[in-house]
Amino acid sequence: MKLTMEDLVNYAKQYGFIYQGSEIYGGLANSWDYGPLGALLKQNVKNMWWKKFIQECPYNYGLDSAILMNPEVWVASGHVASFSDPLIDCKKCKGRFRADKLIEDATKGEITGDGLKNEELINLIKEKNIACPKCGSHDFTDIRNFNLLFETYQGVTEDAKNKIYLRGETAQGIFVNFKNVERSMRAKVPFGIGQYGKSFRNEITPGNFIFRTREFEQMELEFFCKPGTDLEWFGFWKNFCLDFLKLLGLNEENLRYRDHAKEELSFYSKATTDIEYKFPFGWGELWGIADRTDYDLGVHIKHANADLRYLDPETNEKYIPYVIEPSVGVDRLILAILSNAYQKEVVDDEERLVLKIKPALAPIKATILPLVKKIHAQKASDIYGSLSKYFSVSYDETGSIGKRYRRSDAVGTPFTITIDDETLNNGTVTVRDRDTMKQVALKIEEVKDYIESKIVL
RNA sequence: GCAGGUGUAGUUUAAUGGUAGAACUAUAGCCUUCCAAGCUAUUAACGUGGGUUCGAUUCCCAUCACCUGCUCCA
Repeated sequence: MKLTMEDLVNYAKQYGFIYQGSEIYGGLANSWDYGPLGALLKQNVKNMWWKKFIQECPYNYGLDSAILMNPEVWVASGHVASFSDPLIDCKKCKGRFRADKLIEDATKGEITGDGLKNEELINLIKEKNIACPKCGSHDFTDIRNFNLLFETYQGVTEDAKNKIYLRGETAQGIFVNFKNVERSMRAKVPFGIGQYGKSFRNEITPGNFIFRTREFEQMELEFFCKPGTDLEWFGFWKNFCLDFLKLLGLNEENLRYRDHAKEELSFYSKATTDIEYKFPFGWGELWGIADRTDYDLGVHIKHANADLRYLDPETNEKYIPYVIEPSVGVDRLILAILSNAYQKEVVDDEERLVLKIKPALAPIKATILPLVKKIHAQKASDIYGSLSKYFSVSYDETGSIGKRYRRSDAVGTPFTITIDDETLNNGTVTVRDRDTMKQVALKIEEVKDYIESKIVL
């Protein structure tokens, strides 16, 4: 069976993981909402990242910075400048060009489009009878300015002076707090600051379900180290991230590194490696690990006129730390986890839909099943009450016991707890494992520890 | 943004210029003491807006959304 994106979209909808955004209004392009189970899964993924990258990692600190920032941040970072290109399309061959470059190239540099308004650029193209370099036609669209950043306004009036941006990455919130964290946590380089949160990018072409959306969630670590040690740390984090993905249960054969070639590198980056995952639609970037050198702190030092240099306490030397940035999108990680875990198994000639997800990530850890509703429901609901204090459990008394097993398999619940006469007589329940389908009899009071021991990663 | 395709219950689908039939799912009841059993009942759909027409889910136009490809992704 080949899993398609359509299967995945339907599955996610049917079982309460992901719904189309604003669905009853006909939707909003590329917006998706996480349903009850999706929200739990997402929480688990983020918690796991936090646990491995912050809690268990002695170098790193957590942060939760604001989405709205002083717009100068984005001027300094280069986001405002690098994405105000005037773009123009050829209607014939669909080629896309920067209007100013088009004029420059066509006139062999005689006329530069720099600083001209869009109307002036359009007029020049008409005046000079500039043709499409690809197909030679003269049929262009209007010029559109393309900026990746979402704009909004702070304050009640839509005054241009109050124009601010929704953050295009969480990283800048970390850079502007570099000194704060260093001081208040008495942090010594090398150290990292990590956070997860929403970011917004006005992508030209989003798509592939939740793989690329305009609103998305990132988990980013900015790791500050001494210049010269950066490549070492770059390698360290590359391995660390890959190990993390394996720990989450992603199949190794669906993962690969892809190093960026020199000419592909961003202007600020010395080296970049993507960890790619083989999605149902093909290989796609999951995690970007970049050596950003001293670019980010450097531009903020200049632009904000703030001294963000680090004073090495041992050598008394001041330097701008280099930054290694492993940055991963939560939503595409969830897409990878779902497509990795979605399986149809044949058991005794019956097809079983089972989400083979790590118990630590499973939205629901256990579901409580009274074998016969009339007889066992009360006891079952007592057990539900006591276990729900510790982890998320669900309760299902509808339909045959087999049907209820299948329902819980389909959403990846690792354990089912069945309450029967034995439970009433001697206090034991049957705990059944999703993957092995093996059953064990446990005392009620042992169940919590048993499950907790299996959901730690 | 471009090109092509698709759009009927939650899902998969049938038929039709006279407002839709099913399967699975779901819910309730009967039955049932451990892997989608059975019986009964019930909820539930023509993406949206125009046009043509006496009448449109069906034909036409627009729009929205999704899929595939291209383009794009500091």
